[in-house]
Amino acid sequence: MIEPDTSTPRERYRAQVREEIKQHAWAQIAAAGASALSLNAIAKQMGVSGPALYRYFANRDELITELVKDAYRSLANTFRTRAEAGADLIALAHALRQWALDDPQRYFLVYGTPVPGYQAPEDTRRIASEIMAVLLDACTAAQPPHTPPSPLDPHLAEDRAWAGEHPAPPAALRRALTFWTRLHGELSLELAGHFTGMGFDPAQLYAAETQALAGS
Amino acid sequence: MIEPDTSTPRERYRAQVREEIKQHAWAQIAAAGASALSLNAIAKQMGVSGPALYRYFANRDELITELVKDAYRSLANTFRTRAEAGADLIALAHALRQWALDDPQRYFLVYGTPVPGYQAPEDTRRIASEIMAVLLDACTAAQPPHTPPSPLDPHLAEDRAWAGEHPAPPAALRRALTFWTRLHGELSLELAGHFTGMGFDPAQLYAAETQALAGS
DNA sequence: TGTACATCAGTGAACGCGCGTTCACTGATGTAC
DNA sequence: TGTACATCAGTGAACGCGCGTTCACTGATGTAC
Repeated sequence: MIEPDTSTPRERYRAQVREEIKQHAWAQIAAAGASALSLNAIAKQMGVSGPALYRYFANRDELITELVKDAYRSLANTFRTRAEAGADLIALAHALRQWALDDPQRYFLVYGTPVPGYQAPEDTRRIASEIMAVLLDACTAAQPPHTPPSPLDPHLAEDRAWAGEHPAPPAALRRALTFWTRLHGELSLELAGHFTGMGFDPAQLYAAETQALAGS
Repeated sequence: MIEPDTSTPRERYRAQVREEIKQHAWAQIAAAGASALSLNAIAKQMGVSGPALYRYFANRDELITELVKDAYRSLANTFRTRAEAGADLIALAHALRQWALDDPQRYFLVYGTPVPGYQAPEDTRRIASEIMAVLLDACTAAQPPHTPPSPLDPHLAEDRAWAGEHPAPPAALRRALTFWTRLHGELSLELAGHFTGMGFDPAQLYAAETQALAGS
C-alpha cells in the first residue's frame, strides 16, 4: 500500500538531506559517542559549510532529539514486527540483543548514561511506552503455568501509571520490568566491554538469563 | 596503627593539592558528566591558572584515570569492609545500591557508557577484580541448600580467567555474575532516570531482585 | 512557452567562547655548607 | 645562625584548535501569470 507522493520536489529534497545529516551523525556517534557529536564536523564530512545545516535542524539539541526518537522507533518497530509474527518472550529477548549489537552506540544513546546537558522531550516517552506495551502483551500472553507470587506484585498493582491503560495482571507487569532490567544489565555491561578478558561468552550468559525469565 | 610520617612538607603539600583537584573534578563530573571534565575549569574554580595543574597531573587522561581508580577502590573498600563484618549477599547488594546512590556520576564513571576517547589502564582491572573476589567469597559461603543446576555452569567452569585463582565452584561463579548484571541493570536504569514517572518504587524492585538472587 | 517574481539552499565572515597544552619566566620554599 | 644555591609551585602569554550560532549575502530553483 504505497501512498501517492503529494510532496513537492523541494520537500523531498529536504527530507533526503535531513536523512543524510542523520546518517553522518550516527557515524560520528558510533566513532566517538554522543557527547562528541558536532554539527560543524558533520558539515565538513558532507562537504558543506557549517551554517548550512541550520536549514535542516534548528540546533544541535534538535538533531539529537531526532536521533533519540529514531532509535526508540527502530526498537519499537523491531518489537512490534516480531510480536505480530507470534514471537514469545525469548524471541523478543533475542531481538533486543540483536538490535543492541547492531549498533551499540544507538543502544547507549537511549539506555546509557544520560547525555550531559540534554533533556529528552516528552514525545520520546510515548514511543518508549510503545516498546513497553509490546513487552507487556508478550508477558501477559505467555504466563507460565505456575507463577510463584512475588511480594513486588501488590506494589506494582497499586500505581500502574507506567503501564498506561494496558490490561496486564501484576505478575505480567513484574515480568516485563524484570525482563527490561536484567537484559539491560547484561547488555550494557557487555557493550561497555566489561566482560572482555573474562573468558566466557556473553551470549551464553544472556541466554541463561532469558531462560530464567521465561520460567519465572 | 599510624605509620610515622616520613614525607617531606613538599610531598605532603603535593598530595594535598592533588586531592583538592580531584575533589573539584568530582564536583564537575557530578554537575555535567565525565566527558565535560575540563582542567581549565577546575583551575578557575581553585582560583589558580590553568597550567598550574600540570604540576600535579601530566594531562587530562591521567586525572580521569586517578578518578576511575579511586571509584573502584572506594567500592572495593566498601565491599571488603562489609564482608569482613559478616555481610551476606543481600547485605552486599544493599551496600552496592547505597554506594551508587551516594554519587551516581561516580557509578556511571566506572559502569556506565565508556568515556569516549578514554582507555582505562591495566591497574584498574586489578582493583575491579578485587571487587569480584569479595563477591565470589560471599557467593561461595552462602550457597543455598538446593541450588538448581544451570546450563551455564559448565561453560563458566571451562574458562575461569576472570575469577583468577579464586576457588569458587561453578554455581558461585554464576551467582556472582548474575548478581552483577541484574543489580547493575536495575541501578543503571534507575540512576539514568528511566523509572521516573512510572509510579513504582525502584527500591522495591531492587529488593525483589536481591531476594531472587539470594535463593537462586 | 516565456518572463517576473518569490522562495529557499548554501556561503563566507564573524562573534565569543573554551579547550588542552607548551614555554620562558618569577618568586617562594627548602637544603647544604 | 647565616648565607648560597637548588628545587619547585605558579604565572601569563601564546599556539592551534574546534565549537555553536548569527547574519547579510548570492545564486539556483520553483511558481504565477
